[in-house]
Amino acid sequence: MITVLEAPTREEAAEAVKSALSRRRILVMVGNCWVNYQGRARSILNPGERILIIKEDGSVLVHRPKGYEPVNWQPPGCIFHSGLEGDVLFIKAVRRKPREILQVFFDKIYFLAAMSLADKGEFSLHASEEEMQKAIMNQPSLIEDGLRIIAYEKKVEPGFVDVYGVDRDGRLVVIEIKRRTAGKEAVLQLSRYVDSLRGEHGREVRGILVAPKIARQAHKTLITLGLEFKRLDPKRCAEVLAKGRLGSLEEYY
Amino acid sequence: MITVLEAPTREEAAEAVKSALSRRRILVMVGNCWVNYQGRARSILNPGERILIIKEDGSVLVHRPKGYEPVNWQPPGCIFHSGLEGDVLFIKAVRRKPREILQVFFDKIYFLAAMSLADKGEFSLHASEEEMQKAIMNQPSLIEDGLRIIAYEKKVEPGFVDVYGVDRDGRLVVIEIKRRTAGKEAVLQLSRYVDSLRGEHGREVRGILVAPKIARQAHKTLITLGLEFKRLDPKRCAEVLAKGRLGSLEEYY
DNA sequence: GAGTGGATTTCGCAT
DNA sequence: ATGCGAAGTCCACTC
Repeated sequence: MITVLEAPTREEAAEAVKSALSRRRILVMVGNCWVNYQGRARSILNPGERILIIKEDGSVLVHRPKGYEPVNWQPPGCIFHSGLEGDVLFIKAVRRKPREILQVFFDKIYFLAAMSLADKGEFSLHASEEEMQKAIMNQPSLIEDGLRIIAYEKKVEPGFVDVYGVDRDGRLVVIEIKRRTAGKEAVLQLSRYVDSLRGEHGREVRGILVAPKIARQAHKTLITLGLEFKRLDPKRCAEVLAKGRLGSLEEYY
Repeated sequence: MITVLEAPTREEAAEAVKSALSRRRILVMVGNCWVNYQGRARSILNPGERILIIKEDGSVLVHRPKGYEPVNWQPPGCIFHSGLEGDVLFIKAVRRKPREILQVFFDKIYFLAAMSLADKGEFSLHASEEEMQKAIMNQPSLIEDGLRIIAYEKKVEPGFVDVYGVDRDGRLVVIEIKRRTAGKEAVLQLSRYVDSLRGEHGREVRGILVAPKIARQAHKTLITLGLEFKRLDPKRCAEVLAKGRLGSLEEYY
């Protein structure tokens, strides 16, 4: 299932690379290389020891010995060319739309592995903004008592409002949700929505920013603009959802 | 320099992992695993065959056979615990601030490599937004004839203006630069800057959005708000800079 | 340390 | 296909 070559010659490596790419196997390679990229931007990476990964879907990663992010990459869907050019093994990954070219050149290959991996395991992620929205729909009292939800993702002029409702006194309420510290941007976005709805309805509209935290300066702006902030943790929302019998937004209607 | 184990036993693998982590070597591992993450959010990844990479700086990547992005990860600076728990090899990566825990469990290890890589190669990236700004400073006629640049990144109320100048008729000009298709967000940002400066100076202010392209709806908003759009490619800017003798913004003043 | 904006962002969803 | 906003975004830089 896995073919491993330790310290292969360039010829052996070239052969293994060609074979792996044509059979759409995953390729992991370690060696001394340099990299050129040209597309939306351009970059040059001078020689050094790195890890190259090419996946079966045609995505490419070049990883340096440090850092979470690849130094160079190519998203899925690349077409590959490879071979020997003198003493150098080159791999060229071409992407259409946008047109981008990544070229990797190896002069030393310490190690090469080609493999097919079977991965059907489900992945589930919790505590996203969508989950916060669901929780509020499910239990509007998370924001305040007497709040009734009218719509979610309502279209208003500048874009979409996360949640839209009426408070106990019959005033319109616009809710903007952020799953982490809300900044200036979120405040201004909410402000736009509120302004737009005020113009549209001509009656009082409250804007509530819902987030686990708000930046100090953003809070000042918020107050100036006559908006409100309601603290709410994604974790708390996850708990509400876990206890509620309502699983999805779709079921709500 | 590289230690490779093909199809090691769990005991051998556990030993190699412990050794690699303690000696801060890079670890590349392929096998059947499942993953839990808990921190800013929570996630569960059910069993499947994946590639695990742990770098010398304590960053972690779990890659599925497809996709450019890791399914789970941990940024640099993690502290590790590993060992055998029954028939399972576990690796636990803990990050402080924010507190996050990633746990990977292997029941089959197909392959394991531990290594130290030397990488001093310089990385250079071209055609960023900053380069577009430089090009405009260098050659304001890229925007329009008669434009004089007064300042860049001038502080105005909502934030920073990219470039700030005076046109041939003496009107203030605010320029917002985007290196790719400008969206609604860029238009609104520019609008805020223009409004702010109008209030401050009380005289006519032009707002120009500079980008290779503008979204259709964003363009409508732009027109409504009385702003302007000027098409400009990052590539074109790169050419201008290549020909110009001006290397950096600092030299401009 | 918090706040702000960019990214070769990528990704997914809705138009 | 295009547009738009979220992301466990990460990262770098400023205040």
